[in-house]
Amino acid sequence: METRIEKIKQQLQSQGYKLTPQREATVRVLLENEQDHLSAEDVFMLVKDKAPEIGLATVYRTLELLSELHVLEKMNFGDGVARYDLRDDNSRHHHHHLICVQCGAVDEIMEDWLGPFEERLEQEFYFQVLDHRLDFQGICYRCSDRGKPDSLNKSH
Amino acid sequence: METRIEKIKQQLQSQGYKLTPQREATVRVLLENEQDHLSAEDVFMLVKDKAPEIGLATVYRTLELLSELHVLEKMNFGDGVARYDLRDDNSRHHHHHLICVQCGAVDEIMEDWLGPFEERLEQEFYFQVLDHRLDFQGICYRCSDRGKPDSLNKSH
DNA sequence: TTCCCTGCAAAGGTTTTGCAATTAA
DNA sequence: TTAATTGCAAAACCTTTGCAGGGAA
Repeated sequence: METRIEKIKQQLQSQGYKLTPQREATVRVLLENEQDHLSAEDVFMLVKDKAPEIGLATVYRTLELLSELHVLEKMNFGDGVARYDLRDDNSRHHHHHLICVQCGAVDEIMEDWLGPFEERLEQEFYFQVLDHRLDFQGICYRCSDRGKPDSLNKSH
Repeated sequence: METRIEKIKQQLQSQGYKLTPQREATVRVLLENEQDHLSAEDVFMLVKDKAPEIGLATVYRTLELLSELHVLEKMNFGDGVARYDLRDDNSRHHHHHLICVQCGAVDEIMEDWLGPFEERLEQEFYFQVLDHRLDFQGICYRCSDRGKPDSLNKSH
């Protein structure tokens, strides 16, 4: 945790930005809720416990800045608000998502299934892939009363 | 074209809705720009030629209604506006998209690459797949000065 | 000092809603 | 007839921006 904050601090400083108390509080909220795909409003509510004086605009600016630094992934699941996801700094692409249409849960699959297709895209479609996004909508294990599958614990 | 409108008319009527002139004009615009992923504003501009008196709210309401009937797919590519895509009524899932980060073009891949993964999801992740979404971001053939690949003409 | 950063309030852009009038079935 | 539908304007939302004050190097 601390080392991850330290790393983010360095990323900020290397671009001339500062890790202010507000930014640090925001990052901590994101780290503590890493699985959750929080919206800006969600982050704002949570970060107010740590830094009650913070303004919503600051949260938006921080999330925007961290997205530009590729610390975060800004995402849109179609419910009208942007959501943010901490990025594994070693993985080139984002995770795949399992979105439950019943309870709204979003689980992540940490494997990358798309490598072979990206090769095909370059060769057959003349398309140079920089990133991808793969989401599945359906019914999650909670809503069909099955235990948590091992597969979802693999990488976290 | 006419038979597709007739079919949509029947879908509407079976749920107690009417195919008004405004709705028909909107559907025609969507059919004529099937490859284009139009925003509500785009549709509004185009539909005004056919029905100049139409209001933007009516376009929004029509798009929302058609999405509920699964005639359209409401989609969000992250630029702050919803975009709409006619749905093949015989295909269970949406298309895959190639989104160019340079010129903004969105091409479609008509094949479904994900069947084998969906089986894995049900078995290993206890996730019952209803739909999916696969988008690639990168540089399209136009922006890298290559001809249009045959692969993009396959199914249309 | 100097530049970055903040909170607040105002503005921006997209989408939804209330309402009285109109219209398709 | 009558329930659905429309256009307009206002409202609701999420997000961004302008600005004056504050703070770290």
